[in-house]
Amino acid sequence: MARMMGWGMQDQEWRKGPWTPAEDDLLIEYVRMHGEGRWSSVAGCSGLKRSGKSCRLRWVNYLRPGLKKGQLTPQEEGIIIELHALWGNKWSTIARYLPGRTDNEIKNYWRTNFKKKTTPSQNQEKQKLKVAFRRDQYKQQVKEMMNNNVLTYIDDNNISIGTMDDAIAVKSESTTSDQQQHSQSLMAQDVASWWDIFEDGLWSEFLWNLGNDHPNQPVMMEQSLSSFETYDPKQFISDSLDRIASLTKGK
DNA sequence: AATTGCGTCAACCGCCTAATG
DNA sequence: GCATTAGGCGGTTGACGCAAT
Repeated sequence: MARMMGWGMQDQEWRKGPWTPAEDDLLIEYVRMHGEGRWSSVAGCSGLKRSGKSCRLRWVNYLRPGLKKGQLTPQEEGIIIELHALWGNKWSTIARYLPGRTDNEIKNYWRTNFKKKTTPSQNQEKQKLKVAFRRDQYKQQVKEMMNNNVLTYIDDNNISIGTMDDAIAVKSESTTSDQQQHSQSLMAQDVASWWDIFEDGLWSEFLWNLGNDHPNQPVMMEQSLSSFETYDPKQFISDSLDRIASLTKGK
């Protein structure tokens, strides 16, 4: 029985299932001509027999430029786990702090790694072990980066490699709030690692002191409670950059 | 070689909210 | 204020590939 799907066409007329390369080409061409948005008009303009919802999802999760392919890096995993401890299943919110990664990807990562027949406390232990292992791996890489005083950062929408001073300069020169947010969120991946080393796990401890009663809620040490209540991720990243900059002065 | 079990991930579904008329 | 539409979000499904048996 046909029913309206909310995006302007009866569901029996839409194609479903995996996208073909030809369909991808049509969608890419549509976005090139008309820009993102107005997904419900894709079918009319391009001849694609896909719902607006399907088109949007395909674009956002697979075709959109700038998407990263391949396995998540240790620092991305760390950010996901730490932010999940703060916000729970707010996948799209978490994804904003991982440029090039989609909410769907993050959701899949979480389900794959941490949602399998384990009790909350087992789950918590598993998270800790996994992150500890990956961090040990990554610390070695970061130490090498530190020896060269090198990190990655956003420079005029390009990913660049340079010194901490370069990154700080780019951050302060970013003109729009979008640019600043983008720059900061990417640098957050480095910050997470740098912070770990410089502060000997203060940030991680703050987030990873999870409780058994409420496994998704961080349990704050008394002295951390006030800072948690006023926690702002953007501010945290900005402050961290400033702090790291001061720590690396004269290095 | 065939079957089974399992992990991964693209895609779908239903619900919600904001915008618009 | 209400109905409709577009877009976004989180939960779930199912096809596929690979490893184990």
